[in-house]
Amino acid sequence: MNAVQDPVARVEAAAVAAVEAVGGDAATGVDAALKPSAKPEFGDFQLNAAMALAKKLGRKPREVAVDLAAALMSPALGLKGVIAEPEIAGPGFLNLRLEPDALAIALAGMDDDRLGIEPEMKPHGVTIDVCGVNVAKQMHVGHLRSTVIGDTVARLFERIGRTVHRQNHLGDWGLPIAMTLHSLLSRKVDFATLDLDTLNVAYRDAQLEARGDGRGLAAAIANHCGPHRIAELETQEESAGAAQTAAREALVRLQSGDANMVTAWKRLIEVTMKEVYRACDLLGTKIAPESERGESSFRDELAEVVDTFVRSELAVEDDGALVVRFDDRDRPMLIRKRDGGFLYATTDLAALRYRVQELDSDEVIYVVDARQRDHFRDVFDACRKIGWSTLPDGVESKLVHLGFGTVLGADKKPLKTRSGANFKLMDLLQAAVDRGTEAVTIRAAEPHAPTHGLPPSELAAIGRAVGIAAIKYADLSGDSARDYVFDLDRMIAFEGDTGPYLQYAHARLCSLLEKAGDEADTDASFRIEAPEERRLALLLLRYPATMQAAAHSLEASRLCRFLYGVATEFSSFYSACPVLKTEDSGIRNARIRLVRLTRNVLRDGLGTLGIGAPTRM
RNA sequence: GCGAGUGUAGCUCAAUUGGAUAGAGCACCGGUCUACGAAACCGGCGGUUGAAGGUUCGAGUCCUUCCACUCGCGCCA
Repeated sequence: MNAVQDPVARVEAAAVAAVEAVGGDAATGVDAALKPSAKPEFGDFQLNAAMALAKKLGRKPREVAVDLAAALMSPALGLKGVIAEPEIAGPGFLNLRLEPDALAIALAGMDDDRLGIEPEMKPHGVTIDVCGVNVAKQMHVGHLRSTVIGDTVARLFERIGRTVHRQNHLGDWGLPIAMTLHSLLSRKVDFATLDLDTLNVAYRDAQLEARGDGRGLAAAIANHCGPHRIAELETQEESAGAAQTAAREALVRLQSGDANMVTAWKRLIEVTMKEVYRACDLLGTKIAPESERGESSFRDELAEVVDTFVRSELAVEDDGALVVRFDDRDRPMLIRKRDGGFLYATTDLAALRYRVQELDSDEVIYVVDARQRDHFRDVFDACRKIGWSTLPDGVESKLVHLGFGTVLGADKKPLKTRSGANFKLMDLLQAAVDRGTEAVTIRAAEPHAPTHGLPPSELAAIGRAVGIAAIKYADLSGDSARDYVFDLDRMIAFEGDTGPYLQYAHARLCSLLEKAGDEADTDASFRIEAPEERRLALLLLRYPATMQAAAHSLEASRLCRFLYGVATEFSSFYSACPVLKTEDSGIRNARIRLVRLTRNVLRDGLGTLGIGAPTRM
């Protein structure tokens, strides 16, 4: 978009100039930005600077507003013909309205391949931690969030021209994995026919076996339980100890490269990831084997990481363990256990250094459960203290934990794998696809439906897109930080503020354009006359700014809200303004052009969210 | 105990980061198709923004004190 020609940019620049002219020195720090009007009757944009300026100048807000309006329309700024005479309202709001021609020019300005979004030229990339799966564990609904939100944030950055590295930090190392391996090997399970469900059971059993319930024992004694109960708990403690010893031995064999162990371990990863990629493919996320960089890939760096902290005197011994302390809080971060073993935080430090330095990122984003807030705060602060967050050219990498809320059960308690009532991610996706296919098939049976007569395979593909759209949009459209109660019916609803609603608007747009065919004049000028056209047009103009804001704030929900608005305004336009049935060919062609731009924005926006946009449904 | 997060319509969420009469969807009640696609549109019902103070032209948003719920807090990942 050319800043000289673009009418909105000209008004924005003029607003800044006018505020300076009226305020002089007092203008510094006063927000001269144009805001979209709260209501259509207030105009297109509002300038709220008069109130803030009046306070600093010690004048009446309405008087300042009058001066501001005069300054804005002074011949030097050349806004005559771009906006109508400003109206002053309330305490001193300046309501601005674009002239129809200016609006048409602004629309034409964004009607290009990039839809007005200029690529950001930055020398470094962005790394996004996504997915968060653990080897030998089934993906459950909690993984939906990290996978879908992470992938969409990645798409947002890609859309504004950034290089993005998706990183899947698999939990593929450590005691739990060794325990599972030991459990499988000792039961002589056939690794060739292994599936994830069997693996998951083995993982859970190994965990249960090894969990010593010391607290249970203490409580039993404190509560004067009978000797039988205490003996039972003591036995449990002992066998848990035995299981842990066995697991430790298994881990040692794995670490030392024991061929059988390594083969079995690789098979474990293979079986797990096959399922993970099935889910990722169905979800349409760009998460592939090249994103895989599990905890195990950093295992040889851990000793050196700890060493570096010790040498820099950032890590000190405490009760046998090595800890990093922070000035502003009591809680230290453990990076090495008393027995010499490393911890979660140690691996994360190694991974973070890799992501900033090797992947060359000026921003590293962790899309991980919000409950790990404190952990990431520690890791990030430690990373900054030791200087790993600074790039060779001196740029400080931004480290962000995009913590998403917990998925709760009907009892408002977090869904736990062990609760049994937990929903496997694949079951959820399948339910959505089934419902989508059912809805599409029913509609296709009606003779008038554009999908009537399509082969079942095509209807199934559309149904899949609809069902997945519902799931993804439901997860993306809210504030990601908030917990939500899992509700299958709500997640796969197709009406109202949902993914399929957006798809439906898109399909109607496509249908109009297909029917318009060759008769449409692609170079027709925009003509914005009806109120419905005006509302749609003004909203479309905000697409580039919305995209930038969504990417920079890591809020996919902003893009969702915007696209929902576009779909809604289009639907109103569609029922109020005939397009193909309009006699006047000038108006018809202008409307077709508006339809095309709307279709392009919706298609591009849905693509950025990672939601499919079928041309018929 | 310490730290963090969240409280908005019956339910699920907004509110352009301090702006105009707090808006949408679902649900409920009405009205629109022999069709530029009714997965839609138009209208109605629904609010002491957890509570009380404070800051100012102006507060859901900022400050203080409470209340409720959730999460985290040294050798798991």
